[in-house]
Amino acid sequence: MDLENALRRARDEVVLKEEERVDSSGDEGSCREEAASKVGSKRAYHENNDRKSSSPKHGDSGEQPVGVATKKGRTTMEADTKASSSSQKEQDDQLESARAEMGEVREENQRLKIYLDRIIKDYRTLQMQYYEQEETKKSTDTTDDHQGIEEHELVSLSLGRNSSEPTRDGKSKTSSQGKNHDEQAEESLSLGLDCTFEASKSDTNETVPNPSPMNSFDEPKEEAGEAWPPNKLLKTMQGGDDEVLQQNPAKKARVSVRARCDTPTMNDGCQWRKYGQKIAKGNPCPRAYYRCTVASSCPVRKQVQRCVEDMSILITTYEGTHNHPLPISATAMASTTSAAASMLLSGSSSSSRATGPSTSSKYSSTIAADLHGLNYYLSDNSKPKQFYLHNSSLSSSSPYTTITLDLTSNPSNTSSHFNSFTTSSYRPTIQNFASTSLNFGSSESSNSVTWGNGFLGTYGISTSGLSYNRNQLGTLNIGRPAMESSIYDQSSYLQKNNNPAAASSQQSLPADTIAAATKAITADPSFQSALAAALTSIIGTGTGGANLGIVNSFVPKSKWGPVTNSFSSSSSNGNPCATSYMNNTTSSTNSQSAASLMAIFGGPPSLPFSNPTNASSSPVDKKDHAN
DNA sequence: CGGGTTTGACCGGCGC
DNA sequence: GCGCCGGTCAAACCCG
Repeated sequence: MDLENALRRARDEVVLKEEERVDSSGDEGSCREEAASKVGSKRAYHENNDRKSSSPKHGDSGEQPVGVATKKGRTTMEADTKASSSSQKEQDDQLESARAEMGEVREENQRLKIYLDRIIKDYRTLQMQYYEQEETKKSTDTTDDHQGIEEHELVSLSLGRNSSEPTRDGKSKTSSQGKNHDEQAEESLSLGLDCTFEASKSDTNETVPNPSPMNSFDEPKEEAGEAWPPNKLLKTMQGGDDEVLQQNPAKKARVSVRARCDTPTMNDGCQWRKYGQKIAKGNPCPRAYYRCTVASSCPVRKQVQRCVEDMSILITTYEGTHNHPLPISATAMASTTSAAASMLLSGSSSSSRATGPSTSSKYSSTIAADLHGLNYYLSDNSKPKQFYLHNSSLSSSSPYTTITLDLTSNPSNTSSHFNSFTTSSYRPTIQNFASTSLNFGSSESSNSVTWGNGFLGTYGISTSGLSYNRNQLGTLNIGRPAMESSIYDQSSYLQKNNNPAAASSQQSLPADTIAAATKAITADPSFQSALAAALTSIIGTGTGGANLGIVNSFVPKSKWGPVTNSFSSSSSNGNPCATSYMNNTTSSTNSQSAASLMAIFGGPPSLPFSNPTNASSSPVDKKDHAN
């Protein structure tokens, strides 16, 4: 229910902001009443406000003007005592103007209230839909070995928050603190990467049956095992389960994330166990193989490798679909990749293969994402903006369809598209700073809106000519304070990346934008997924430590760090891709990028797992000390 | 001692 | 068929 809390806070802020404006326009007495009722219900405020506007002299009759009384207030008082005709008119004019102003403010407030209520309503609707789908799934699903964990996994899809406490008292914020792991699991989400990839992808069948990311929530189990692991592995992993394996492993989706990261891996919130490491051809940096260990049978793998061209760039490739609930902290990445992958599928089904020299894979479509958010571009024919896997982590004969989310801002490989965005027609949005804003925008949209402190990056999906164009979205930037890493009080990263842009003022949301976004979100499940990820990042953590407890509550009480260290061994072996190397070379030069990245993907100074306990025991720290 | 990591061996696919 | 290569396994090792 953090979304509701956040929205409520936003609404309250709007209300308070309006109060301030009204305050400045005079009417001291009513202002006092408002101040008294500020903490109370919003309705009380509006009653006061209505009273003010309907009888602006109400406060004058009973209240003496204080020294700081405004000009209007004084003139009103004077109007009551002295009555020269000229001053009377002037006062009347002022009164009228004051009334008009208050009326406008009131209207604006009502509008904002309506918008926020609408958002909340939509959120609840989505939540209900998710519940229903979960119920349906549970009724049809066969039992799996994570039943215990998933027993209470019903959680808001949209925002990755436990919806068991929909009250407005905000208790849910801290209710999860100190819970044990099972209880934490109740607040988990089940998100996947692949959506319907396996089912939809085949060499012979190009039709992609509606790659809805919701499927990643709906059918995590069935598809998951088919996604990636070879049959052999699956047999061992699933034991006696004679589940029919997918015969056609042809085209599977991979989501490759390029991100600046000075730590061995990005913290995506999941638990990973390293099961192998290889020196891949063409890259001196070892490629590490990780397996998701949140659930023993989870088929999700990830590969982590440094970019050969820029050691500060970490390339993480995800494959498979989680068949278990995910910690909230992991939903951001999971849903992001899910959305990206589903876009990939949409694109690959409707457009040609990659048009550029992306990976050498003949199947590769390249989707790039901008740093400071996730600006996905599908490498559509008409939009040659794309970013490439510089490190060919994929075999030339790879049957994988790969999406590349390029979260780097390295001009050498991204043509500084972050900056290009600020000036291009893609999004004329103010993007002074990297943050984890959400930007769902069509390429031609110009009605971007900033909701935040102005230090916005983008977390968006540019739908250049592909599947999302149909949504005709406006651009919605939902910003948040950029400095999540400020809570990593035990992380050296903090000092390196401490960012002053942490104020969390919130501004109003224009109606059309919200309406458009809401419409799009409800219309397209992929957006729901991506939005869930973004909002989880934004709202779930945007208020600084307010929600930290929830996030931290998801940290398993095991010794699991956010992610395991894959390059430490390389470090000890003198590999130039070692962690120590990265620390020395990148942390200071990419602080902003890294900060925003970490904010999005929860890098090792990552929010979700940065509680002191984990920080001190995390493998990263361990390795850092070792180094 | 349990769990995670390391690392050489192994396997399978692919190209020549 | 052979070699290359990516991916995985699993015993040894490490660490708290």
